[in-house]
Amino acid sequence: MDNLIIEENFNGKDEKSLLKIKNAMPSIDDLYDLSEFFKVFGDSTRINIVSALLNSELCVCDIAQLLEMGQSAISHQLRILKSAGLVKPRRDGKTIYYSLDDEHIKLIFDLGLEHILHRKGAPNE
Amino acid sequence: MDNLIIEENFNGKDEKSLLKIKNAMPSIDDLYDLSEFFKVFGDSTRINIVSALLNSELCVCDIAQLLEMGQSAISHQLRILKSAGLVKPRRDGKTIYYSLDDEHIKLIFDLGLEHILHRKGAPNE
DNA sequence: TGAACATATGAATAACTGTTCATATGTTCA
DNA sequence: TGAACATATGAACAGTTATTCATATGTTCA
Repeated sequence: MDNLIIEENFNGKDEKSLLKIKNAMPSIDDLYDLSEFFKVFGDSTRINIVSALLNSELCVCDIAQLLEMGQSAISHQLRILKSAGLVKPRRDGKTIYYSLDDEHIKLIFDLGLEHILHRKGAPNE
Repeated sequence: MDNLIIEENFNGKDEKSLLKIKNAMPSIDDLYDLSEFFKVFGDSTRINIVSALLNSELCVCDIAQLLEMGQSAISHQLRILKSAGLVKPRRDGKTIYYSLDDEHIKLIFDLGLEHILHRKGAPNE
């Protein structure tokens, strides 16, 4: 079809085998969304926020005080977490409390933590 | 101790409660490592590579052909994946085959995929 | 040994991202 | 209503990152 950037293979698998693998993969769009989803976890501030919210809802100023960061920075990050579907807000008067939005979140967090702690015990390189 | 950037709380939880929450959280270092770990998943190219390797090992040029990207770009990303402990290389003559390094990886990948597919079915905003 | 191939790597660049600052929005209560 | 508080938001800046290009390293085989 198109041989624009595609580099030819002399060794490695033949084109038919590669096509088979490609067809078994999730769609380009889903993989993109997946990377965007993980990207949200891939920031120190945001993972701290998620960690803080694992056991209790918290308001913005509590999170800011907990992480010793400015209110604005936390608010910006909460917006990203919210639009990614990781947290949801609940208004109570002036205060807005945030909590985790999905039970998947804790599972993924714990699995990742388990991985890095396991790796820390026996580092590879 | 230090009241440099810390913003005072009038509403929200008292300092003792916040300290309790803080003590229940993983260490700063572990959370940083965790965010760095997730950051590796948070790139479209790398998540594509991981996805391609879920069922079979592949050499660099196979991956490049599969993703229709340059060999150099793939190689750079494989280095990141390798030093994060996600993939490991196996040399066979000129060719170097990469495969997933840890059974956690597939679990985390699948859990994330499940999340975004579930979310896609019933989007929140 | 040297040609051909597979992969790795360093430098450069363009695009992206997180924090800060200033300020706006929204709520409560006297 | 207006002061005080809680949160959100836009612009700007600094730091980071992914890709490309050129080239180096390492392997095979004639």
